Amino acid sequence: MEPDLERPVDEIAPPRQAAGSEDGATVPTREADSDPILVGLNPVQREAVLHPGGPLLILAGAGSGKTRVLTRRVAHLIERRHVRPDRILAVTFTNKAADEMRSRVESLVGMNGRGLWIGTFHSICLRLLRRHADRVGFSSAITVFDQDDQLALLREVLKEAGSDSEAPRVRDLQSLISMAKNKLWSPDDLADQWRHPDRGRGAQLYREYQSKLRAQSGVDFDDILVLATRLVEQDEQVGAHYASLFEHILVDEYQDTNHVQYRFVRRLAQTHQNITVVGDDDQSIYGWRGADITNILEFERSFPKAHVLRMTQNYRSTPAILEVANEVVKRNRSRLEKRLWTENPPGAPVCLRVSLDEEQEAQTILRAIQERTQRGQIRFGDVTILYRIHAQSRPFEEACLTIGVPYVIVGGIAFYQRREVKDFLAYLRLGVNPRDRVSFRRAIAAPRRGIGEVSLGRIEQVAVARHQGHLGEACAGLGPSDGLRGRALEQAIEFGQLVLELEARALEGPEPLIRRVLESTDYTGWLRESEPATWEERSANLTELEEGAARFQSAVGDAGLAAYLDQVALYTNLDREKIDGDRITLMTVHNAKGLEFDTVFIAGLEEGLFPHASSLEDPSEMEEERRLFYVAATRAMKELTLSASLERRRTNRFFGGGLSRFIREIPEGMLQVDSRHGASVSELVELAQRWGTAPPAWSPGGSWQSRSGTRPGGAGSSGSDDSWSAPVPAAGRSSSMASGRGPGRQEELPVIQRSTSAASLKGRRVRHAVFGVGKVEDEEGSGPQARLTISFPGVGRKRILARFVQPV
DNA sequence: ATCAGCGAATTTTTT
DNA sequence: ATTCGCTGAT
Repeated sequence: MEPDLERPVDEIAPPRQAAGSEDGATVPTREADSDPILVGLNPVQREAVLHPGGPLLILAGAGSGKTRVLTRRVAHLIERRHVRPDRILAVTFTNKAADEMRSRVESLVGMNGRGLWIGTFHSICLRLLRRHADRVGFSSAITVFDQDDQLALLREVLKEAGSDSEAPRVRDLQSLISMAKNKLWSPDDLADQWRHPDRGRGAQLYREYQSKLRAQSGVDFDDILVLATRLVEQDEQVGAHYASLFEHILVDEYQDTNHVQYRFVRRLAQTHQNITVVGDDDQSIYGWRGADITNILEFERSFPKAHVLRMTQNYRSTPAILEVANEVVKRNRSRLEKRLWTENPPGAPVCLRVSLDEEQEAQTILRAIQERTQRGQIRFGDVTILYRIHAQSRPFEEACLTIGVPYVIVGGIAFYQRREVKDFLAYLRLGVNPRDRVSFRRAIAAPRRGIGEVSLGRIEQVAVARHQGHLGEACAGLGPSDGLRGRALEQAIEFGQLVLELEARALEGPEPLIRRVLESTDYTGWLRESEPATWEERSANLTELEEGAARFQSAVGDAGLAAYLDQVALYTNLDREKIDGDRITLMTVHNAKGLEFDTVFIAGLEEGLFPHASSLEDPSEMEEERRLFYVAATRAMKELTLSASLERRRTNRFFGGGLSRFIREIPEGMLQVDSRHGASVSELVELAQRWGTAPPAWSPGGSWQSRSGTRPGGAGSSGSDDSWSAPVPAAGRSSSMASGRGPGRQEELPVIQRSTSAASLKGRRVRHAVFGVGKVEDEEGSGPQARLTISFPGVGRKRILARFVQPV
């Protein structure tokens, strides 16, 4: 499995064959114009590619060609400097980015790139863990627990800890544990170091979670990084091996790395110090996940002789787009001063559209897209609609269907997270790791086998007492004295035999086993009865799962079940989704990072939505929202449209946050307002000032938001790294552990004054800021949430929230 | 003991 | 819209 570990690395001769016909161009300079590796690069880019060695920080603004530089550098190392590809490690943030890089390197060096280590942190780390499982205290049966599995386990932990009204919510516990792991804290460390009244309890829950997880041979996403880092930092032999193996390390999106990831690459770069990182502090948008922006800000301190290059020329966007993006992001205080510039032609002005509600917003945008394509000005495939949260996708999806625009939604409910798919993966996981209790509980209940909580508990006891935790053996070997009777006993035994069979056949790979489970459980028949509405779609998903498994097997060969499960655990929908075909793309801004489109719409630019409500009170979170806007805007190559709705419906509540501050931060002259609503920018700004300063109607209550005032990087910490020091807002949010349910937040907020909202309006003339004066024809409901039907001369009939109009 | 059925509550972003 | 959790029927 690990041939390299045995031989001294230096002994491995570089089996280089002459690359191309260029003879000995080891010092590529003047030949650059004809050299495919250097052609078309500007001086800074070229310097980055040719950088001889030592730490290199490339500050690469949006659209400045960073992927290009990275891939060319890899190609250069292989072709000109004759570095063996398997001694180059390139780490990216998403699998998609990794695939992209691999194929671009391949197009430059062809088969000479074979053996390159390219992957996400998680996939690389998991690879190391599997190779050295024994050294980190695992048998080979490592099972990756995704977020759902993790939640299931945490619920168990909380339940066993007793139902205390002060108990943290599962999500809060989850982010607390994640925060701890990101700092490489054990439960004991948490108890010692976490400056929080509930640290003892938090530590105890963390400890229990961890022991349950380990008992099942499980690792969660954070563990993958933590354990791999511990492996290379603390296991002298393994650490030294990889540190000398990797002559060159390249890290993409460095601004999004967290502390653990930093420690991981720091160790691996220790021997050769040839580390190239590329990043842009303005595009750091994963602070909530523990990304530590100081990694990039302090790179020069971490790697003392670091060389720094700045790539500020943007090749992607028009000046108009860049200006808008810059106007917003430049208000951030903690950023490296920089200004992107471009030689691209001016292009169209950035557009602003304000709609009445989210349906109108979706329709206006889609009609605009439709028109433009019909005139042949754009292709669907060149368009994306970006939004802050997934929930915004629905009106767009509906509008696409009505108007007839082909679309693809990226992300959302990931394929591998669908219930039916997870059910099947649970069976497969048991085949690899029969101690996986979370999968066991899932699989044995799908289809229902008449085995409830009590029986499950007994089986688990039997497994521990008689079968070293092996749940399949436990089930198969159940006897009449184990507390299960009749049908439940029969079913459990049958289930156990199935698990044993899967285990025995694990090497056959996923596809035949999926089929086996399908037929032996009659899962589809069960679906048809229990889910008459959706069973067809769900079983289609299972067919797709089967096909995907078959593809995997033919692509990877006989890699077996474990490799397949790793792949599906770390490969999200995002990576699977191929953005091709002539369709528009709908996705969150986070999903759009690293992509570019001719035409971009940013939807839902309203206070409380974008910027999101959860960031309104925390300056550092607000800065992250601003960077998020920056990322969104800089996806656009030619055209950018900003869009907002005056109100939108969320679940059953109405929400009207007013125009996003980001829009208000852009000088009026830089925006062209869509004139069809007859409002000018200043009118809209006025609107925003009237409404936008008020908190959104559904501003979250204290129950699931931090209200304690603890804040990452806040004043509280004294000296050592013992409080919420790193920007780890995810954990900051968990403070409801201490504050309990905060005071009713909504009551504290200033009430939006609407003199009109209480009075009956029927028949009266009212003024609306966008539509002007109209007559009220009908009224539904009462109070500020009342909906009025108003007919506006020249506009038509509109249904509007009462609080948005004033009597004339 | 199990599970279907109902009402209530829940949504930021993801490897 | 979906999921969670409780309740009453089997």
